[in-house]
Amino acid sequence: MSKRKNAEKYYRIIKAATKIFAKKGFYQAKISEIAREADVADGTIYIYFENKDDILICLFEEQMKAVLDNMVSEISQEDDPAKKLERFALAHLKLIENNKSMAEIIQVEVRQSSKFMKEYKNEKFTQYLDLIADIIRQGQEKGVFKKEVIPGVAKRAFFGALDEMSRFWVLSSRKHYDINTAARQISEYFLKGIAG
Amino acid sequence: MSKRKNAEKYYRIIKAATKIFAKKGFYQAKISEIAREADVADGTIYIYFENKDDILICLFEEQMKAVLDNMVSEISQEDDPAKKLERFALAHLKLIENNKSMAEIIQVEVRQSSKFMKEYKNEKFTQYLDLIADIIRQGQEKGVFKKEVIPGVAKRAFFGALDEMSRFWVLSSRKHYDINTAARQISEYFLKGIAG
DNA sequence: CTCTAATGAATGGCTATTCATTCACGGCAG
DNA sequence: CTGCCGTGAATGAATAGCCATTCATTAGAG
Repeated sequence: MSKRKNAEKYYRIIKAATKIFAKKGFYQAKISEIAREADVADGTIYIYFENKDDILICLFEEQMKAVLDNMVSEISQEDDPAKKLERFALAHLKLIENNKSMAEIIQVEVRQSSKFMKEYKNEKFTQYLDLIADIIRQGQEKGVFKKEVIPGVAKRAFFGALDEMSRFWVLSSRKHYDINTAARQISEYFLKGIAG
Repeated sequence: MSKRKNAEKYYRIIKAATKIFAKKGFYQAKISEIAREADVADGTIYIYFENKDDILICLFEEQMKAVLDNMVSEISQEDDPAKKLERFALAHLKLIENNKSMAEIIQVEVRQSSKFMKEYKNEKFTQYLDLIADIIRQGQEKGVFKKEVIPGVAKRAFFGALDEMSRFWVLSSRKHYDINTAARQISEYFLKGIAG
């Protein structure tokens, strides 16, 4: 409802919050700072959001919607499950690279216990992980992936590998490995293994 | 210095803080709660620790020291690099299982931006990751792992896979997969790949 | 007695949130 | 055309509650 007021301002606040949360962390970020960054009054924020937590939740939902759509369209461009995984890896890392602030928030803040990931059931994130599980199941049906692989475990292993790589990028200022190299390495390990 | 006062009390506070931080999260946890849990007065905590942040740092350092030692001894019991990795995976997941509270703090709190992982250079964690890199290098020297694998990327991929699996366990109450199965699956993917 | 550890009530600083007030705009009557 | 309202958005100073940290005081060991 309140969101209807002025969409431009709503997004301006989201954008400002993304920046401040990423820089200071959720609890260190002051509403007044976000307000200043968004160039609105402190009170204005409460016209668009219920409270500080709500800003974080909206911000996350808003971004995940875009991320999810983007990834769906990315992987639909490949037919081969192995290729799909490789593309997932590359797209994921690129996304992180192009949205450092957002990535930092997801990496660090949204994993904050109580409010997020625990009482707040994170459906969008689950859906994102399930894109991987689906690819794996397809591969198994086509007979190109081992049947003993458990999609529920493998999806986490694959995502975790990518995620740890991005944490490294996000938290350390300089980037040590080329994004294409990293994506190829990771999907290669996952598909063929490091032994041989 | 202050730690010399009464080691038993020091550890009692660490233990209490571990429990409270895990339950409420760092910022939500009150000193008075930790004090109550440790059965000391609020002020007593400031005899043993500089401030709230210091509790978290000490707690982390203290635990990582133990974790690191334990893992070193675990992997030294195998000779084959592939077996070492498998043992790493199992030991890591077991550790998480046996120290849910600690795991939760590492998972969620220690990744908090500013104070931790950024200005506080986390040496112990780096060393932990480097155990994996060393195993991989050994394997490459022995000719059992592919030479094109980049240890710096692979260590993160492997750790990330395990870590995501534990996040799942830590954050969801019920555990879906057996720990041995998960450890075997993950090291299997990493060594042989899912394709085939 | 002395000296140190322990206590916990009081302090002080901080900031999320509120709300009385201002402002801007568009419709409407005269 | 003009001036007057009514409405709801925006403002930001003031509030209110929280909680880390301090420190004057007490307790206890030797």
